[in-house]
Amino acid sequence: MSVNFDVPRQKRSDLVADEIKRWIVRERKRPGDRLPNERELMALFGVSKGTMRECLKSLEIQGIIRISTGPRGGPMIAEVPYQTSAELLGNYFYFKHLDAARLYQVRRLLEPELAASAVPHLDDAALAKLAHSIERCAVKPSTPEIQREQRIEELRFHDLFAEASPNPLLAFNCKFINDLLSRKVVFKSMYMKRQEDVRLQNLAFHRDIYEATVARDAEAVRRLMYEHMVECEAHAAQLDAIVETDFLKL
Amino acid sequence: MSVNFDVPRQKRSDLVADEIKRWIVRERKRPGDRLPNERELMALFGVSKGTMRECLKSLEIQGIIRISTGPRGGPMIAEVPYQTSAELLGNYFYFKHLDAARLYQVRRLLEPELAASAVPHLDDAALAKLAHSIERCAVKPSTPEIQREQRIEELRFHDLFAEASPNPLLAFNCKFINDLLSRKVVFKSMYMKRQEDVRLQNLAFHRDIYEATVARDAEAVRRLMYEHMVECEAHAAQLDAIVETDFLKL
DNA sequence: AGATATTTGTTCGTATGTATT
DNA sequence: TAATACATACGAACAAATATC
Repeated sequence: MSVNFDVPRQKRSDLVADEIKRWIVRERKRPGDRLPNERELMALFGVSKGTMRECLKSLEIQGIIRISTGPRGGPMIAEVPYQTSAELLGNYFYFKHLDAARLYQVRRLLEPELAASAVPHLDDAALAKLAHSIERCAVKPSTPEIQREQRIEELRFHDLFAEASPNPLLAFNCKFINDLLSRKVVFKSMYMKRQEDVRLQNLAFHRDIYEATVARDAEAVRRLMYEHMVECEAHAAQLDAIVETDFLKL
Repeated sequence: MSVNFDVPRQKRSDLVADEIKRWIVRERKRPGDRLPNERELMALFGVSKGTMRECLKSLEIQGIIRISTGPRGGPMIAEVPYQTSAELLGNYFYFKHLDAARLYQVRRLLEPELAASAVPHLDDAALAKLAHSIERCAVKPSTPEIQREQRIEELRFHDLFAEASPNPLLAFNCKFINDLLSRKVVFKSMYMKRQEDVRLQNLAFHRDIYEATVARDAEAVRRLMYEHMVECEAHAAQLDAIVETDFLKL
């Protein structure tokens, strides 16, 4: 467990961080396993405190470790949280033009597959959450604030399928798109009146999708979700022109 | 441009990093614009050198800034490179089970759309690269090493469509899947003989797709790419069972 | 090509904050 | 409460890299 510093083309802290990553892979470390503490790591890699701190900072930002203070503290292997990865990926799109039309170009392809694949895996608790989500969107909103919350709740309905999906790549992509859309919705609701007919249309689709899910009819869910996406895409264009993209983390 | 340290629930370096991100958004900073140098930032935020270095390290890992030494050096706003985001997202999937079947579940949905949407945007240079890629896969491989290179080149063929796509989200997803697949291919080629008929089948599809692209027939490209994916998916199962997922960066 | 100024990169020593026992 | 084991933060000095003259 030592690093060759003879040709330090990269920074020391980066070399050490890569070495620790390889160590995690090699030793088959799992989330919850602990790394040696700062002082021991300094000795192991022969670097100073400042360098090791930069190195640990790097791993922490990547979400690979979490650091806590106090006895039994120190760096610990972590499973990268969805939120962390979503924020990091959000940075990539900051300088790109990602309008609602392009989001929906991907979303309408993935959501039907996601929903269909999740159908066999939604347990009673998840079904109850779906029903609850529908309920919250079933009442006519009395304030703009409630309107906004309902719109977020509609996206949350879709997230529930993602969380039940057996395919982590499919799930991540759909949740990420929902995150981007939800930020657009938040901004939009500050400027535009929500059309009541859009709410009712979404509500009807969500109810149909829920019924087909309870019946475990995956193909019906796929078809309904596809129709739902086509309708959403139609009035998604209004989402843009107002909002700028922004860093996810705020 | 100052931070409230009274209730330091987060670490100072994280607070300062978030503040700098907000500053970048607020001031509409673009890639290439420069941040104040280390010394000035220390003074601006009233933190020590070590803390500011951790903060800059964080932004550098996220890909938001690049730092260089020497006169006219210092931290500079950067457009997050694809490679950086792909590595960071790769970390997310390290502890998840992402087999070839699940990769293809997404890939077969996205690649036809990607290719069709890229057709109008492929210029002569890109078409030449497509032709060149096909050529390199057209000869019977004489060594396992060449076999491996051909397989990577096949994935490169698809990347060329991604690079021409007007949809950055679609493009990122497809390239990322190709990256994950290419690592599986590398490992696989160490253990299994490549079937010659798979090479010939891929070659035939790539030629047809190329012809349809030259003819600017987006719908034909979409259909051919879909058939291509269905065939690939059929013999993709062999890819797994051997390779473990790994951190992307190595 | 070489010297120099500028800027980051690294180290050490020390002090403080925080959570566990 | 006190002792302990950690991370967190500061400051000064020195090393290394690089653009410019």
